Amino acid sequence: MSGMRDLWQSSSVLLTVDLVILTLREDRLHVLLVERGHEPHQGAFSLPGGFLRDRSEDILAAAARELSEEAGLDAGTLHLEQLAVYGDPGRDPRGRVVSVAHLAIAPRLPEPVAGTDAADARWTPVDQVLDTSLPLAFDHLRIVIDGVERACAKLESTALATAFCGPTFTLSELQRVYEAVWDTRLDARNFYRKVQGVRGFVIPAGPTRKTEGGRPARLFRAGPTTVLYPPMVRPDRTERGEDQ
Amino acid sequence: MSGMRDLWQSSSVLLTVDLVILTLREDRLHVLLVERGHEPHQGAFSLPGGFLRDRSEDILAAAARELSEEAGLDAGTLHLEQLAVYGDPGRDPRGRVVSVAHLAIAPRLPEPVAGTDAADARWTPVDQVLDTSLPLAFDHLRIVIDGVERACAKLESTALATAFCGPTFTLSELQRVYEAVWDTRLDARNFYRKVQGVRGFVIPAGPTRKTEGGRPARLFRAGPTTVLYPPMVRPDRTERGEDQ
DNA sequence: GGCACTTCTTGTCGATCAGACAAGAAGGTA
DNA sequence: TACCTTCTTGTCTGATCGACAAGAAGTGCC
Repeated sequence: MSGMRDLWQSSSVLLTVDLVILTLREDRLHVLLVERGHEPHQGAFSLPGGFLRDRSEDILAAAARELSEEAGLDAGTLHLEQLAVYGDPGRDPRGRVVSVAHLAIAPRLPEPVAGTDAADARWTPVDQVLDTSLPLAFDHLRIVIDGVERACAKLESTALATAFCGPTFTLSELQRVYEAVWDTRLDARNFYRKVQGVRGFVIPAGPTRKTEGGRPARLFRAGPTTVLYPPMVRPDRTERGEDQ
Repeated sequence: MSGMRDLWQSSSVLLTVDLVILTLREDRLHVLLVERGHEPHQGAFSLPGGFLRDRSEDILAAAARELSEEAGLDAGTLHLEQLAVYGDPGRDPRGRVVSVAHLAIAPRLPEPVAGTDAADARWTPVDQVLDTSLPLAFDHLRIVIDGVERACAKLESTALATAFCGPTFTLSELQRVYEAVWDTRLDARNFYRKVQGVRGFVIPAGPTRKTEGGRPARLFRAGPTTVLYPPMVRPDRTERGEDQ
Protein backbone atom coordinates (compact mmCIF):
# COMPACT_ATOMS: atom_id res chain seq x y z
CA MET A 1 0.00 0.00 0.00
CA SER A 2 1.38 3.39 -1.02
CA GLY A 3 1.54 6.34 1.31
CA MET A 4 -0.63 9.37 1.57
CA ARG A 5 1.64 11.44 -0.63
CA ASP A 6 1.20 9.10 -3.58
CA LEU A 7 -2.52 9.15 -3.01
CA TRP A 8 -2.64 12.90 -3.30
CA GLN A 9 -0.46 12.81 -6.37
CA SER A 10 -2.51 10.26 -8.18
CA SER A 11 -6.10 10.62 -7.18
CA SER A 12 -7.02 13.92 -5.57
CA VAL A 13 -9.82 15.80 -7.27
CA LEU A 14 -11.21 19.31 -7.43
CA LEU A 15 -14.51 19.89 -5.72
CA THR A 16 -17.18 22.31 -6.85
CA VAL A 17 -20.62 23.10 -5.56
CA ASP A 18 -23.44 23.76 -8.01
CA LEU A 19 -26.83 25.15 -7.13
CA VAL A 20 -30.27 24.36 -8.43
CA ILE A 21 -32.17 27.35 -7.09
CA LEU A 22 -35.90 27.09 -7.67
CA THR A 23 -38.56 29.70 -7.19
CA LEU A 24 -41.99 30.65 -8.43
CA ARG A 25 -42.52 33.55 -10.77
CA GLU A 26 -45.94 34.23 -12.20
CA ASP A 27 -47.05 30.81 -11.06
CA ARG A 28 -44.38 29.04 -13.04
CA LEU A 29 -41.37 27.20 -11.75
CA HIS A 30 -38.08 28.96 -12.51
CA VAL A 31 -34.46 28.07 -12.03
CA LEU A 32 -31.60 30.51 -11.67
CA LEU A 33 -29.00 30.35 -14.45
CA VAL A 34 -25.86 32.37 -15.08
CA GLU A 35 -24.13 33.12 -18.33
CA ARG A 36 -20.59 31.82 -18.21
CA GLY A 37 -17.98 34.53 -18.54
CA HIS A 38 -15.03 32.34 -19.51
CA GLU A 39 -14.03 28.95 -20.75
CA PRO A 40 -15.03 26.23 -20.72
CA HIS A 41 -18.47 26.73 -22.22
CA GLN A 42 -18.03 30.50 -22.33
CA GLY A 43 -21.26 32.21 -23.22
CA ALA A 44 -23.38 29.20 -22.40
CA PHE A 45 -25.76 29.10 -19.47
CA SER A 46 -25.01 27.06 -16.42
CA LEU A 47 -26.03 26.64 -12.84
CA PRO A 48 -24.43 29.03 -10.36
CA GLY A 49 -21.60 27.45 -8.46
CA GLY A 50 -17.88 27.35 -8.04
CA PHE A 51 -14.87 25.69 -6.56
CA LEU A 52 -14.32 25.04 -2.94
CA ARG A 53 -12.48 28.11 -1.69
CA ASP A 54 -9.87 26.19 0.22
CA ARG A 55 -9.33 22.82 1.78
CA SER A 56 -10.90 23.82 5.06
CA GLU A 57 -14.21 25.03 3.72
CA ASP A 58 -17.23 22.94 4.56
CA ILE A 59 -19.25 21.83 1.56
CA LEU A 60 -22.61 23.14 2.71
CA ALA A 61 -20.91 26.38 3.71
CA ALA A 62 -19.46 26.64 0.23
CA ALA A 63 -22.93 26.21 -1.21
CA ALA A 64 -24.21 28.95 1.06
CA ARG A 65 -21.36 31.20 0.00
CA GLU A 66 -22.06 30.67 -3.68
CA LEU A 67 -25.72 31.30 -3.02
CA SER A 68 -24.77 34.68 -1.67
CA GLU A 69 -22.04 35.54 -4.18
CA GLU A 70 -23.67 34.36 -7.35
CA ALA A 71 -27.33 34.79 -6.61
CA GLY A 72 -27.42 37.49 -3.96
CA LEU A 73 -29.55 35.29 -1.73
CA ASP A 74 -29.09 34.74 1.97
CA ALA A 75 -28.71 31.08 2.82
CA GLY A 76 -30.03 31.72 6.29
CA THR A 77 -33.47 32.54 5.00
CA LEU A 78 -34.06 29.77 2.51
CA HIS A 79 -34.07 26.04 2.19
CA LEU A 80 -30.75 24.51 1.15
CA GLU A 81 -29.98 20.82 0.97
CA GLN A 82 -27.53 18.53 -0.69
CA LEU A 83 -28.81 16.99 -3.89
CA ALA A 84 -26.23 14.57 -5.30
CA VAL A 85 -22.70 14.22 -6.54
CA TYR A 86 -21.77 14.37 -10.20
CA GLY A 87 -18.31 13.06 -10.82
CA ASP A 88 -18.18 11.58 -14.27
CA PRO A 89 -14.50 11.64 -15.29
CA GLY A 90 -15.22 13.44 -18.55
CA ARG A 91 -17.68 16.01 -17.35
CA ASP A 92 -15.22 18.90 -17.14
CA PRO A 93 -12.40 19.47 -19.65
CA ARG A 94 -10.25 21.12 -17.00
CA GLY A 95 -9.58 17.84 -15.29
CA ARG A 96 -11.18 15.70 -12.63
CA VAL A 97 -13.79 18.03 -11.23
CA VAL A 98 -16.40 16.55 -8.95
CA SER A 99 -19.48 18.61 -8.25
CA VAL A 100 -21.67 18.43 -5.20
CA ALA A 101 -25.01 19.71 -6.40
CA HIS A 102 -27.39 21.37 -4.00
CA LEU A 103 -31.05 22.21 -4.14
CA ALA A 104 -32.20 25.59 -2.88
CA ILE A 105 -35.74 26.92 -2.69
CA ALA A 106 -36.30 30.67 -2.72
CA PRO A 107 -39.51 32.33 -1.58
CA ARG A 108 -41.67 33.75 -4.31
CA LEU A 109 -40.60 36.80 -6.25
CA PRO A 110 -37.17 37.64 -4.99
CA GLU A 111 -36.12 40.53 -7.22
CA PRO A 112 -35.18 39.41 -10.71
CA VAL A 113 -31.67 39.28 -9.33
CA ALA A 114 -30.04 41.66 -6.94
CA GLY A 115 -27.46 44.02 -8.33
CA THR A 116 -24.71 41.84 -7.00
CA ASP A 117 -21.60 40.36 -8.50
CA ALA A 118 -23.59 38.12 -10.72
CA ALA A 119 -25.74 40.58 -12.59
CA ASP A 120 -25.77 38.10 -15.43
CA ALA A 121 -27.91 35.72 -13.44
CA ARG A 122 -31.46 35.25 -14.62
CA TRP A 123 -34.53 33.32 -13.69
CA THR A 124 -35.47 30.89 -16.41
CA PRO A 125 -38.63 28.79 -16.68
CA VAL A 126 -37.67 25.20 -16.05
CA ASP A 127 -39.73 24.14 -19.06
CA GLN A 128 -37.25 25.88 -21.32
CA VAL A 129 -34.45 23.93 -19.70
CA LEU A 130 -36.15 20.56 -19.57
CA ASP A 131 -37.24 20.59 -23.20
CA THR A 132 -33.62 21.43 -24.12
CA SER A 133 -34.65 24.55 -26.00
CA LEU A 134 -32.06 26.26 -23.84
CA PRO A 135 -28.97 24.03 -23.62
CA LEU A 136 -26.85 24.08 -20.48
CA ALA A 137 -23.12 23.69 -19.96
CA PHE A 138 -21.51 20.54 -18.58
CA ASP A 139 -23.99 17.99 -17.26
CA HIS A 140 -26.13 20.69 -15.74
CA LEU A 141 -29.24 19.59 -17.57
CA ARG A 142 -29.13 16.31 -15.70
CA ILE A 143 -28.61 18.16 -12.44
CA VAL A 144 -31.65 20.34 -13.07
CA ILE A 145 -33.72 17.27 -13.93
CA ASP A 146 -32.68 15.61 -10.71
CA GLY A 147 -33.28 18.77 -8.71
CA VAL A 148 -36.78 19.26 -10.04
CA GLU A 149 -37.57 15.62 -9.48
CA ARG A 150 -36.34 15.92 -5.91
CA ALA A 151 -38.53 18.95 -5.39
CA CYS A 152 -41.55 17.14 -6.80
CA ALA A 153 -40.97 14.19 -4.53
CA LYS A 154 -40.36 16.22 -1.40
CA LEU A 155 -43.52 18.21 -1.95
CA GLU A 156 -45.39 14.99 -1.35
CA SER A 157 -43.79 13.92 1.86
CA THR A 158 -42.34 17.04 3.44
CA ALA A 159 -43.29 20.63 4.12
CA LEU A 160 -40.94 21.86 1.41
CA ALA A 161 -43.74 23.75 -0.32
CA THR A 162 -43.73 26.36 2.41
CA ALA A 163 -40.16 27.25 1.45
CA PHE A 164 -41.53 28.66 -1.81
CA CYS A 165 -43.71 31.07 0.16
CA GLY A 166 -42.96 34.01 2.36
CA PRO A 167 -43.20 33.87 6.16
CA THR A 168 -46.99 33.95 5.88
CA PHE A 169 -49.10 32.80 3.02
CA THR A 170 -52.61 31.86 2.01
CA LEU A 171 -53.60 28.35 1.14
CA SER A 172 -54.22 29.24 -2.48
CA GLU A 173 -50.67 30.55 -2.68
CA LEU A 174 -49.53 27.22 -1.34
CA GLN A 175 -51.74 25.48 -3.85
CA ARG A 176 -50.13 27.36 -6.69
CA VAL A 177 -46.77 26.05 -5.51
CA TYR A 178 -47.97 22.50 -5.84
CA GLU A 179 -49.57 23.19 -9.19
CA ALA A 180 -46.47 24.82 -10.63
CA VAL A 181 -43.97 22.26 -9.41
CA TRP A 182 -46.11 19.26 -10.24
CA ASP A 183 -47.41 20.88 -13.42
CA THR A 184 -50.94 19.89 -12.63
CA ARG A 185 -54.21 21.36 -11.46
CA LEU A 186 -55.74 20.76 -8.08
CA ASP A 187 -59.22 21.34 -6.73
CA ALA A 188 -58.98 24.32 -4.40
CA ARG A 189 -61.66 23.01 -2.06
CA ASN A 190 -60.15 19.59 -1.57
CA PHE A 191 -56.68 21.05 -1.30
CA TYR A 192 -57.89 23.41 1.38
CA ARG A 193 -59.17 20.65 3.60
CA LYS A 194 -56.32 18.30 2.83
CA VAL A 195 -53.61 20.72 3.89
CA GLN A 196 -55.37 21.48 7.12
CA GLY A 197 -55.78 17.79 7.76
CA VAL A 198 -52.03 17.26 7.86
CA ARG A 199 -50.85 17.59 11.42
CA GLY A 200 -48.52 20.51 11.96
CA PHE A 201 -48.16 21.43 8.30
CA VAL A 202 -49.56 24.95 8.52
CA ILE A 203 -50.79 26.95 11.48
CA PRO A 204 -53.09 29.97 11.36
CA ALA A 205 -51.37 33.35 11.53
CA GLY A 206 -54.05 35.88 12.22
CA PRO A 207 -57.43 36.11 10.54
CA THR A 208 -55.89 38.69 8.27
CA ARG A 209 -56.55 39.46 4.64
CA LYS A 210 -54.20 39.57 1.73
CA THR A 211 -55.71 38.62 -1.59
CA GLU A 212 -57.45 40.99 -3.93
CA GLY A 213 -60.60 40.70 -5.92
CA GLY A 214 -62.46 38.20 -3.80
CA ARG A 215 -63.05 37.16 -0.26
CA PRO A 216 -59.94 37.73 1.85
CA ALA A 217 -58.06 34.59 2.72
CA ARG A 218 -56.74 33.45 6.05
CA LEU A 219 -53.01 33.61 6.55
CA PHE A 220 -50.87 30.73 7.70
CA ARG A 221 -47.27 30.11 8.60
CA ALA A 222 -45.25 26.96 8.25
CA GLY A 223 -45.84 24.58 11.12
CA PRO A 224 -43.29 22.55 13.05
CA THR A 225 -43.75 19.42 10.97
CA THR A 226 -41.15 18.54 8.37
CA VAL A 227 -42.49 15.17 7.28
CA LEU A 228 -46.13 15.19 6.31
CA TYR A 229 -48.55 12.66 7.61
CA PRO A 230 -50.66 11.89 5.80
CA PRO A 231 -48.62 12.79 2.72
CA MET A 232 -49.85 15.04 -0.07
CA VAL A 233 -50.23 12.59 -2.91
CA ARG A 234 -49.88 13.90 -6.41
CA PRO A 235 -52.53 12.83 -8.87
CA ASP A 236 -51.89 9.74 -10.92
CA ARG A 237 -50.34 10.79 -14.19
CA THR A 238 -50.59 7.48 -16.08
CA GLU A 239 -54.35 7.84 -16.33
CA ARG A 240 -55.37 4.29 -16.99
CA GLY A 241 -53.12 3.97 -20.00
CA GLU A 242 -52.08 0.30 -19.93
CA ASP A 243 -48.92 0.91 -17.98
CA GLN A 244 -45.46 0.77 -19.50
CA MET B 1 -8.73 35.03 -10.50
CA SER B 2 -5.96 32.52 -9.90
CA GLY B 3 -5.12 29.75 -12.33
CA MET B 4 -5.90 26.10 -12.23
CA ARG B 5 -2.55 25.26 -10.71
CA ASP B 6 -3.22 27.35 -7.62
CA LEU B 7 -6.64 25.78 -7.31
CA TRP B 8 -5.14 22.31 -7.21
CA GLN B 9 -2.57 23.45 -4.69
CA SER B 10 -5.03 25.02 -2.36
CA SER B 11 -8.27 23.18 -2.53
CA SER B 12 -8.10 19.72 -4.08
CA VAL B 13 -9.44 16.93 -1.90
CA LEU B 14 -9.19 13.18 -1.59
CA LEU B 15 -12.25 11.22 -2.54
CA THR B 16 -13.39 7.98 -0.95
CA VAL B 17 -16.38 5.79 -1.48
CA ASP B 18 -18.06 4.16 1.50
CA LEU B 19 -20.69 1.47 1.33
CA VAL B 20 -23.77 0.84 3.41
CA ILE B 21 -24.53 -2.72 2.40
CA LEU B 22 -27.79 -3.99 3.81
CA THR B 23 -29.18 -7.48 3.84
CA LEU B 24 -31.56 -9.67 5.78
CA ARG B 25 -30.32 -12.42 8.05
CA GLU B 26 -32.77 -14.34 10.17
CA ASP B 27 -35.39 -11.74 9.45
CA ARG B 28 -33.32 -8.93 10.87
CA LEU B 29 -31.70 -6.08 9.01
CA HIS B 30 -27.90 -6.31 8.94
CA VAL B 31 -25.15 -4.04 7.69
CA LEU B 32 -21.70 -5.13 6.60
CA LEU B 33 -18.86 -3.77 8.73
CA VAL B 34 -15.12 -4.28 8.56
CA GLU B 35 -12.58 -4.10 11.33
CA ARG B 36 -9.99 -1.51 10.47
CA GLY B 37 -6.47 -2.89 10.11
CA HIS B 38 -4.58 0.36 10.44
CA GLU B 39 -4.79 3.93 11.58
CA PRO B 40 -6.78 6.00 11.90
CA HIS B 41 -9.30 4.22 14.10
CA GLN B 42 -7.33 0.97 13.96
CA GLY B 43 -9.31 -1.86 15.47
CA ALA B 44 -12.60 -0.02 15.26
CA PHE B 45 -15.40 -1.05 12.96
CA SER B 46 -16.25 0.96 9.90
CA LEU B 47 -18.10 0.73 6.64
CA PRO B 48 -16.26 -0.92 3.78
CA GLY B 49 -14.82 1.58 1.37
CA GLY B 50 -11.67 3.17 0.13
CA PHE B 51 -10.01 5.85 -1.90
CA LEU B 52 -10.59 6.47 -5.54
CA ARG B 53 -7.98 4.37 -7.30
CA ASP B 54 -6.90 7.09 -9.67
CA ARG B 55 -8.14 10.31 -11.15
CA SER B 56 -9.85 8.61 -14.04
CA GLU B 57 -11.98 6.20 -12.05
CA ASP B 58 -15.70 6.82 -12.09
CA ILE B 59 -17.28 7.16 -8.67
CA LEU B 60 -19.95 4.52 -9.10
CA ALA B 61 -17.36 2.21 -10.60
CA ALA B 62 -15.19 2.75 -7.55
CA ALA B 63 -18.11 1.79 -5.35
CA ALA B 64 -18.63 -1.35 -7.39
CA ARG B 65 -14.94 -2.17 -7.09
CA GLU B 66 -14.96 -1.78 -3.33
CA LEU B 67 -18.08 -3.88 -3.19
CA SER B 68 -16.16 -6.65 -4.84
CA GLU B 69 -12.85 -6.18 -3.06
CA GLU B 70 -14.05 -5.62 0.44
CA ALA B 71 -17.27 -7.56 0.53
CA GLY B 72 -16.84 -10.18 -2.15
CA LEU B 73 -20.13 -9.17 -3.74
CA ASP B 74 -20.76 -8.67 -7.42
CA ALA B 75 -22.11 -5.23 -8.19
CA GLY B 76 -23.79 -6.54 -11.30
CA THR B 77 -26.20 -8.63 -9.30
CA LEU B 78 -27.31 -6.22 -6.64
CA HIS B 79 -28.78 -2.81 -6.16
CA LEU B 80 -26.25 0.01 -5.83
CA GLU B 81 -27.03 3.70 -5.65
CA GLN B 82 -25.44 6.88 -4.48
CA LEU B 83 -26.50 7.91 -1.01
CA ALA B 84 -24.91 11.25 -0.10
CA VAL B 85 -21.64 13.08 0.35
CA TYR B 86 -19.95 13.50 3.69
CA GLY B 87 -17.27 16.12 3.61
CA ASP B 88 -17.01 17.71 7.01
CA PRO B 89 -13.50 19.22 7.16
CA GLY B 90 -12.66 17.47 10.42
CA ARG B 91 -14.06 14.04 9.67
CA ASP B 92 -10.74 12.40 8.80
CA PRO B 93 -7.45 13.16 10.57
CA ARG B 94 -5.47 12.39 7.43
CA GLY B 95 -6.59 15.59 5.75
CA ARG B 96 -9.46 16.73 3.64
CA VAL B 97 -11.13 13.48 2.74
CA VAL B 98 -14.57 13.65 1.18
CA SER B 99 -16.61 10.48 1.10
CA VAL B 100 -19.31 9.61 -1.39
CA ALA B 101 -21.48 7.13 0.48
CA HIS B 102 -23.43 4.51 -1.43
CA LEU B 103 -26.30 2.25 -0.51
CA ALA B 104 -26.20 -1.36 -1.62
CA ILE B 105 -28.82 -4.03 -1.08
CA ALA B 106 -27.77 -7.66 -1.06
CA PRO B 107 -30.18 -10.57 -1.50
CA ARG B 108 -30.89 -12.56 1.59
CA LEU B 109 -28.28 -14.81 3.11
CA PRO B 110 -25.19 -14.23 1.07
CA GLU B 111 -22.60 -16.34 2.88
CA PRO B 112 -21.45 -14.77 6.15
CA VAL B 113 -18.67 -13.29 4.03
CA ALA B 114 -16.80 -14.88 1.22
CA GLY B 115 -13.22 -15.91 1.86
CA THR B 116 -11.99 -12.85 0.05
CA ASP B 117 -9.50 -10.17 0.87
CA ALA B 118 -11.67 -8.81 3.59
CA ALA B 119 -12.17 -11.83 5.76
CA ASP B 120 -12.61 -9.46 8.67
CA ALA B 121 -15.93 -8.26 7.29
CA ARG B 122 -18.99 -9.22 9.23
CA TRP B 123 -22.72 -8.77 9.08
CA THR B 124 -23.94 -6.79 12.06
CA PRO B 125 -27.54 -6.16 13.12
CA VAL B 126 -28.32 -2.52 12.44
CA ASP B 127 -29.91 -2.23 15.87
CA GLN B 128 -26.50 -2.68 17.44
CA VAL B 129 -25.17 0.14 15.33
CA LEU B 130 -28.08 2.51 15.73
CA ASP B 131 -28.23 2.24 19.50
CA THR B 132 -24.49 2.99 19.55
CA SER B 133 -23.71 -0.16 21.48
CA LEU B 134 -21.19 -0.78 18.72
CA PRO B 135 -19.39 2.48 17.93
CA LEU B 136 -18.18 3.13 14.40
CA ALA B 137 -15.15 4.97 13.08
CA PHE B 138 -15.32 8.42 11.52
CA ASP B 139 -18.86 9.67 10.88
CA HIS B 140 -19.99 6.26 9.76
CA LEU B 141 -22.79 6.07 12.29
CA ARG B 142 -24.45 9.00 10.58
CA ILE B 143 -23.95 7.38 7.20
CA VAL B 144 -25.61 4.19 8.41
CA ILE B 145 -28.50 6.18 9.83
CA ASP B 146 -28.99 7.96 6.53
CA GLY B 147 -28.68 4.72 4.57
CA VAL B 148 -31.28 2.91 6.63
CA GLU B 149 -33.60 5.88 6.42
CA ARG B 150 -33.16 5.92 2.66
CA ALA B 151 -33.98 2.23 2.49
CA CYS B 152 -37.10 2.72 4.61
CA ALA B 153 -38.29 5.52 2.38
CA LYS B 154 -37.59 3.74 -0.88
CA LEU B 155 -39.44 0.66 0.28
CA GLU B 156 -42.56 2.78 0.23
CA SER B 157 -42.29 4.24 -3.21
CA THR B 158 -40.07 1.89 -5.19
CA ALA B 159 -39.58 -1.80 -5.78
CA LEU B 160 -36.40 -1.79 -3.70
CA ALA B 161 -37.71 -4.57 -1.47
CA THR B 162 -37.23 -7.10 -4.23
CA ALA B 163 -33.50 -6.38 -4.13
CA PHE B 164 -33.42 -8.03 -0.70
CA CYS B 165 -34.75 -11.24 -2.22
CA GLY B 166 -33.36 -13.74 -4.65
CA PRO B 167 -34.46 -13.93 -8.27
CA THR B 168 -37.70 -15.55 -7.17
CA PHE B 169 -39.43 -15.19 -3.86
CA THR B 170 -42.69 -15.72 -2.07
CA LEU B 171 -44.84 -12.90 -0.88
CA SER B 172 -44.24 -13.74 2.73
CA GLU B 173 -40.51 -13.46 2.11
CA LEU B 174 -41.17 -10.04 0.67
CA GLN B 175 -43.30 -9.23 3.65
CA ARG B 176 -40.49 -10.11 6.02
CA VAL B 177 -38.32 -7.61 4.17
CA TYR B 178 -40.79 -4.85 4.90
CA GLU B 179 -41.19 -5.95 8.48
CA ALA B 180 -37.46 -6.07 9.12
CA VAL B 181 -36.56 -2.78 7.49
CA TRP B 182 -39.51 -0.89 8.90
CA ASP B 183 -39.30 -2.72 12.20
CA THR B 184 -43.01 -3.30 12.27
CA ARG B 185 -45.57 -6.04 11.78
CA LEU B 186 -47.91 -6.33 8.85
CA ASP B 187 -51.03 -8.36 8.28
CA ALA B 188 -50.07 -11.11 5.84
CA ARG B 189 -53.50 -11.18 4.19
CA ASN B 190 -53.71 -7.48 3.48
CA PHE B 191 -50.07 -7.39 2.43
CA TYR B 192 -50.74 -10.20 -0.01
CA ARG B 193 -53.48 -8.35 -1.80
CA LYS B 194 -51.79 -4.99 -1.57
CA VAL B 195 -48.61 -6.13 -3.28
CA GLN B 196 -50.54 -7.74 -6.08
CA GLY B 197 -52.58 -4.59 -6.48
CA VAL B 198 -49.50 -2.56 -7.36
CA ARG B 199 -49.09 -2.56 -11.10
CA GLY B 200 -45.94 -4.31 -12.25
CA PHE B 201 -44.45 -4.78 -8.78
CA VAL B 202 -44.28 -8.57 -8.83
CA ILE B 203 -45.18 -11.08 -11.50
CA PRO B 204 -45.92 -14.79 -10.98
CA ALA B 205 -43.03 -17.14 -11.67
CA GLY B 206 -44.50 -20.58 -11.84
CA PRO B 207 -47.00 -22.07 -9.43
CA THR B 208 -44.07 -23.64 -7.65
CA ARG B 209 -43.55 -24.35 -4.03
CA LYS B 210 -40.79 -23.34 -1.71
CA THR B 211 -41.80 -22.91 1.89
CA GLU B 212 -41.85 -25.61 4.50
CA GLY B 213 -44.29 -26.51 7.18
CA GLY B 214 -47.44 -25.20 5.60
CA ARG B 215 -49.16 -24.73 2.32
CA PRO B 216 -46.64 -24.09 -0.46
CA ALA B 217 -46.49 -20.52 -1.63
CA ARG B 218 -46.53 -19.16 -5.12
CA LEU B 219 -43.29 -17.78 -6.46
CA PHE B 220 -42.86 -14.34 -7.95
CA ARG B 221 -40.12 -12.34 -9.59
CA ALA B 222 -39.58 -8.61 -9.59
CA GLY B 223 -41.69 -6.85 -12.17
CA PRO B 224 -40.70 -4.07 -14.54
CA THR B 225 -41.96 -1.28 -12.29
CA THR B 226 -39.46 0.75 -10.30
CA VAL B 227 -41.81 3.33 -8.81
CA LEU B 228 -44.79 1.86 -7.07
CA TYR B 229 -48.27 3.10 -7.71
CA PRO B 230 -50.07 3.04 -5.45
CA PRO B 231 -47.23 3.20 -2.94
CA MET B 232 -46.79 0.84 -0.02
CA VAL B 233 -47.47 3.08 2.93
CA ARG B 234 -45.89 2.22 6.20
CA PRO B 235 -48.17 2.23 9.22
CA ASP B 236 -48.42 5.42 11.20
CA ARG B 237 -45.89 5.28 13.98
CA THR B 238 -47.04 8.27 16.03
CA GLU B 239 -50.15 6.38 17.13
CA ARG B 240 -52.37 9.21 18.14
CA GLY B 241 -49.82 10.61 20.58
CA GLU B 242 -50.47 14.34 20.45
CA ASP B 243 -47.80 15.03 17.88
CA GLN B 244 -44.63 16.80 18.82
C1' DG C 1 -77.10 51.15 -0.75
C1' DG C 2 -77.81 47.43 -4.22
C1' DC C 3 -75.78 44.41 -7.38
C1' DA C 4 -72.44 41.82 -9.91
C1' DC C 5 -68.13 39.55 -9.38
C1' DT C 6 -64.33 37.29 -7.30
C1' DT C 7 -62.26 34.21 -4.19
C1' DC C 8 -62.38 31.74 0.08
C1' DT C 9 -64.52 28.21 3.07
C1' DT C 10 -67.69 24.61 4.48
C1' DG C 11 -70.75 20.55 3.23
C1' DT C 12 -72.26 16.58 0.98
C1' DC C 13 -72.20 12.37 -1.63
C1' DG C 14 -70.60 8.26 -3.92
C1' DA C 15 -66.61 5.45 -5.12
C1' DT C 16 -62.70 3.66 -3.57
C1' DC C 17 -59.33 2.05 -0.27
C1' DA C 18 -57.12 0.33 4.20
C1' DG C 19 -57.26 -2.50 8.17
C1' DA C 20 -59.52 -6.27 10.99
C1' DC C 21 -60.71 -10.76 10.81
C1' DA C 22 -63.21 -15.40 9.15
C1' DA C 23 -62.73 -19.19 6.49
C1' DG C 24 -61.12 -22.27 3.03
C1' DA C 25 -57.00 -24.43 0.42
C1' DA C 26 -52.90 -27.16 0.22
C1' DG C 27 -49.23 -29.01 1.64
C1' DG C 28 -46.42 -31.63 5.73
C1' DT C 29 -46.18 -34.96 9.76
C1' DA C 30 -47.62 -38.28 13.65
C1' DT D 1 -56.73 -39.88 9.15
C1' DA D 2 -56.10 -36.12 12.32
C1' DC D 3 -53.70 -32.22 13.10
C1' DC D 4 -50.52 -28.39 12.16
C1' DT D 5 -48.69 -24.85 9.48
C1' DT D 6 -48.81 -21.44 6.10
C1' DC D 7 -50.87 -19.56 2.02
C1' DT D 8 -54.90 -17.48 -0.39
C1' DT D 9 -59.52 -15.65 -0.95
C1' DG D 10 -63.67 -13.14 1.03
C1' DT D 11 -66.14 -9.98 3.58
C1' DC D 12 -67.17 -6.11 6.35
C1' DT D 13 -66.60 -1.44 8.36
C1' DG D 14 -64.72 2.92 8.78
C1' DA D 15 -61.70 6.28 6.56
C1' DT D 16 -60.35 8.73 2.70
C1' DC D 17 -60.45 10.94 -2.12
C1' DG D 18 -62.25 13.39 -5.81
C1' DA D 19 -66.32 15.83 -7.82
C1' DC D 20 -69.29 19.34 -7.05
C1' DA D 21 -73.06 22.55 -4.62
C1' DA D 22 -73.63 26.22 -1.84
C1' DG D 23 -72.71 29.78 1.45
C1' DA D 24 -69.43 33.58 3.25
C1' DA D 25 -66.91 37.77 2.77
C1' DG D 26 -64.74 40.92 0.63
C1' DT D 27 -64.21 44.62 -3.91
C1' DG D 28 -65.87 47.63 -7.51
C1' DC D 29 -69.68 49.79 -10.17
C1' DC D 30 -74.12 52.01 -10.81
